[in-house]
Amino acid sequence: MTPADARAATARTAPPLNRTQVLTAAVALADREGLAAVSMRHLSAELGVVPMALYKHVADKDDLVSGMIDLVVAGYRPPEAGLDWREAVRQRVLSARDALLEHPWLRTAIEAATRRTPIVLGHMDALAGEFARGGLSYDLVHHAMHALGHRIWGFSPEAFASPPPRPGDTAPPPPTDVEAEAQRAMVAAMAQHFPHVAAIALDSAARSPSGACDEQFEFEFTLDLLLESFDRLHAAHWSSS
Amino acid sequence: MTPADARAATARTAPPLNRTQVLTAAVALADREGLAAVSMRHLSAELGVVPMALYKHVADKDDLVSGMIDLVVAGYRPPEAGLDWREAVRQRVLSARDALLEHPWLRTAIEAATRRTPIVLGHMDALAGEFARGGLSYDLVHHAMHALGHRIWGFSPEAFASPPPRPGDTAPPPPTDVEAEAQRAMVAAMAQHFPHVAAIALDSAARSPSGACDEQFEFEFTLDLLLESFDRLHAAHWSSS
DNA sequence: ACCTGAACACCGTTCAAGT
DNA sequence: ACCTGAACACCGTTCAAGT
Repeated sequence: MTPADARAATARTAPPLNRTQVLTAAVALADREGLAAVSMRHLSAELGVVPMALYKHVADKDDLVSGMIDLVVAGYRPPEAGLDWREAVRQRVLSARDALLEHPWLRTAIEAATRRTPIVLGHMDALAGEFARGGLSYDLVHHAMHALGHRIWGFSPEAFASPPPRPGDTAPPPPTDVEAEAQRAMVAAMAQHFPHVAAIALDSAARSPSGACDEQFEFEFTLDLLLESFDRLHAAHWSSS
Repeated sequence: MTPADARAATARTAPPLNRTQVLTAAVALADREGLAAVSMRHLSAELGVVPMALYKHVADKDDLVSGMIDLVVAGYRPPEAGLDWREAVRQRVLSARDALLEHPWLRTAIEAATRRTPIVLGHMDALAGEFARGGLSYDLVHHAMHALGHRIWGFSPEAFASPPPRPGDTAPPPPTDVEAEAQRAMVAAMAQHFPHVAAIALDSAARSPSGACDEQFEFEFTLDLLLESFDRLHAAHWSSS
C-alpha cells in the first residue's frame, strides 16, 4: 500500500495528524524496531503519509527525538509525599529506570540528545529539589547530580557491561560443535590476556546461577553507595560558602 | 582536485595505503571537523582515494570507529610503578581524561561503540588490576567499575552539563540588544520554573568568576568521592564470598 | 492548515572489473 | 594486492505547488 493509497482509504474519516500522534508512533516504532529504524521516511510511511508531511508537526529530526524523550520522561512517577530525601531520590531514579526498561532505545537517545527541553529540565529540577529539601547545600547538590550522572535517567554508564541487544537483531543460531570449541578457546584466551576481567566474570557467575551480572542489583547497589556518600558529606556539615 | 587527479599526482611515489594511515587520518579528521564528518566518502576523498578503497583496510564503518577509539586508548599512559591502588586508579583515569580533552569526539564514539576490542578490554583489565592488587575482592572491584562508569574513559556522564560545542559549529554572533533582553527574560523564567537548577547555576557562578562550572574540578571531586567510597567498603572487610 | 512531488546533496555497501 | 566504477537502497531537507 503506497502512502497515497493509505491516505485515500482514510481521507474522509481520519482527522489530520498532530504532534502527539507523530511522537507516539515514533516511540512505538523505536520500541518495536530500535532507534535506528526511526527515520523521517520510515516513520512517515508507517503513518500513511509522505515524508515532508511530518515537518508540519516536528521542526526536524532532532526535534522528533527530543519529543520522543519528552514523552517518556513526562511519564516518570513522582515519589509519594513526605519521604526522606534519600528515599525520594531513590524512587525518582528507580521510576526513571522502569521507563528505560520499557524503552531500551531511550539510553542511546538521551546520550545523543543535544537539546535541553523544559520537560527534561523539569526532571533535573525535581531531583535537585529533593536534595535541597533534604537540607543539602546547592554546592553539594551540584556534586551529587554529577556523581549520579546518567543514573538520573535510569541507567548507569555502560562502560563495563556489554552492549544491550537491539530489537532489530535476529537471535544468533545455536553454536555448532566447532563454534562451541572455538568459544571455549576464546574464554581461555580471555582469562590469559585479561585476567582481572575474567576473574570478575567468574566471581559474578559464581554469585548468580544465571551466570550473567545481575544488572538490577548492580544498579541499586551503586545508587545506594552514592546516596550514602552524599549523606555522609551532608552530615559532615559540608558548607555552602 | 578529484581522487583520480590526486592519485595520478602521487602514483609513482606514494606507497599503498595501510590501516594505520586510514585510522590516523580519520582521527585527524574527527579532531578537525567532528565525528559526524567522518564518513567513508569524506574520509576517502581526503586520502585521495575512492570510497571503496577503504574497505581493504577496514571491515566497515563500525570497524573504522573502533579503530579510531583503539588508536587513542592505546595512548593512555600507565601510572608510575609502586603507587597506592587509589593513586594508580586516579592516574589511569586522569590520563584517559587527558586523551579525551584532546579528542572531543571520543565521548560520543565510545558511547555509541558496539564492539569490545582487545585494546579496550586491556584498559578495563588494567584498571580492574589496580583495584585487585590493592587487595579488593573481585566482587567489590566489579561494583567499583560500575560506579566509576564512563569515568573509566575519562569523562563523567553528561546528564547535568550542557552538551559540548562541536568543531563544525560556527561561533554564534554577538547578541543584539533585543536578544540580550530576551535572554534576561529567559533567565528569569528559568529561575521561576526550575528554581533548583537556577540555584545551582547561581551558586556555581558565585564560586568561580568565569561563571561556568569548573569541569575539571568537578570531575576530580567526584572521582575522589568514589575512590573514598571504595576504600571505605574495603576497610569494612567487604568479603568476597 | 495540512499534505504532496520532485529534487538536492548526501550516506554505507554490493559486485564485477581493472592494474 | 590494491584500487576503481557503477549501481543499489537508503538518508534529511529545500522549495514550490496542490487542496
